Amino acid sequence: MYTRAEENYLKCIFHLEQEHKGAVATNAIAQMMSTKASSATDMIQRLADKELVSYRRYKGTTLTKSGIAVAVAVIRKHRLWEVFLVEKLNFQWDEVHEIAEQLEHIQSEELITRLDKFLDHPDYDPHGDPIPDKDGNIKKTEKKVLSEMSKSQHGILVGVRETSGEFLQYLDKRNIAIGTKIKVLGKEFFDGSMIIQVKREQFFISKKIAENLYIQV
Amino acid sequence: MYTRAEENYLKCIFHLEQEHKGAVATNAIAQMMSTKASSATDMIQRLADKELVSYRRYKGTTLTKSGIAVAVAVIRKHRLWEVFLVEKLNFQWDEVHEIAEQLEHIQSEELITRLDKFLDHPDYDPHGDPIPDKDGNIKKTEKKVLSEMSKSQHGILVGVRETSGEFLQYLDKRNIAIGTKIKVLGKEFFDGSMIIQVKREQFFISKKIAENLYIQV
DNA sequence: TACTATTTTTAGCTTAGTCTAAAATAAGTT
DNA sequence: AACTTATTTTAGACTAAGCTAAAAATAGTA
Ligand SMILES: [Mn+2]
Ligand SMILES: [Mn+2]
Ligand SMILES: [Mn+2]
Ligand SMILES: [Mn+2]
Repeated sequence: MYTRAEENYLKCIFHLEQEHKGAVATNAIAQMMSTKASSATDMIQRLADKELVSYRRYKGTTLTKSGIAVAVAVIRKHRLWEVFLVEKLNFQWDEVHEIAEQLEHIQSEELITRLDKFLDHPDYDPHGDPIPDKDGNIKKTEKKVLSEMSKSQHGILVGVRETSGEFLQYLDKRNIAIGTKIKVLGKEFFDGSMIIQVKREQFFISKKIAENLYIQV
Repeated sequence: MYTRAEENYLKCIFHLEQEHKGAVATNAIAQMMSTKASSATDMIQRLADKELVSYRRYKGTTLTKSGIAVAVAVIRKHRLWEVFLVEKLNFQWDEVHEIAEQLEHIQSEELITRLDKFLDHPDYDPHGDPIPDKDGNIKKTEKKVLSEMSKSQHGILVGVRETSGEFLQYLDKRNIAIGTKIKVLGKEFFDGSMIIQVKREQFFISKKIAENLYIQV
């Protein structure tokens, strides 16, 4: 099928396209892939040859139908493996990303079908991200970023934007997890910082933290 | 650490060294790796540079201490994953080899430690092969090849040499599995074929089959 | 508009791993 | 011992994927 590098690039382009809606800049891809723009251009051109992306020099890149299919299949595998690692092997949610990054490239339809069944067809991964189904459909959930909520609004945490270890450990330390109820007690206009209520406790959080928490109201 | 190709070559050399006791011929490696002798030579020389094998031109290859360590670690991972696939995901024993061939290269100490625990520290893989422990020790079991047994001797099947789908399916069809009791009812000197008793049934088997069944008497 | 800065692409080089064809060595046979 | 065959190694070429440095295109600004 496709190489590890091709799969990783396609996944990366998919995520960037979701975020910014529209053609993705070569630099953005290079940055997310931790590589140089020249390397990214090179790979983009190969992906274009294989009709996995459509690409016009200097104008940016978008995934084609088949590019999306590959990307979504990899994302499905990644998230299913993350569920396995947390649910079955008792990893913490901040420890699974690196390993899933490798496992997502294992080639076997049957393996994923059986893994999905073994895990009882989970809908979300440990970070609250939806798991695409076999046909690539992704459940769209209504959610907003905590930083966009206003005083006295409340909701439950349904996902995180960042998945770095540091960020997830920050949340662990404050007992904030997927499913936790969060209420905005105060919001500072100057820097976007907030005071929030989590269970019986109140915390001060910076705008940067608030921007990385997805809330369902 | 090491590349996929390096790991596969080391594993291959390990198996060949076990079988024939002594330096391994370049052609044997090339054949087992399904590649050309020139490619094998190339890789052997790279492995020698890294002191994973000791190699003298035209004389053959043997693993060094550190080469053995790498090979055994990969074999441990391969066999643990095979147990997972059969025990947890309900694969048949003839379906797991290909997938384990990929999974064995996932890099994470912690993952294997936890997988081993999750599987309740199995001693053998689905084909009866021993699983090396964390320190690389392999349990040596007393076993002989069925073809070397004589009339009226009996024992139980503890392993298979071949692990190809065709061979394992042949055994399935005759209800021969790890743990099955087998008795030699007759043996033909001319071609080494045998009549064996398995449960209530008797079978004719060729020498080639008998050579691939390991029996504990 | 013209100049400058940023982004993107091209050109050329590197490494891992493969191949074919040819050369070198070892083994087998009169 | 000399010749023939088989095995192994070398030489040279290829692809995927990366890099640096230079060129080209685009965007921003005076
Ligand atoms: Mn990956
Ligand atoms: Mn995730
Ligand atoms: Mn392998
Ligand atoms: Mn096995």
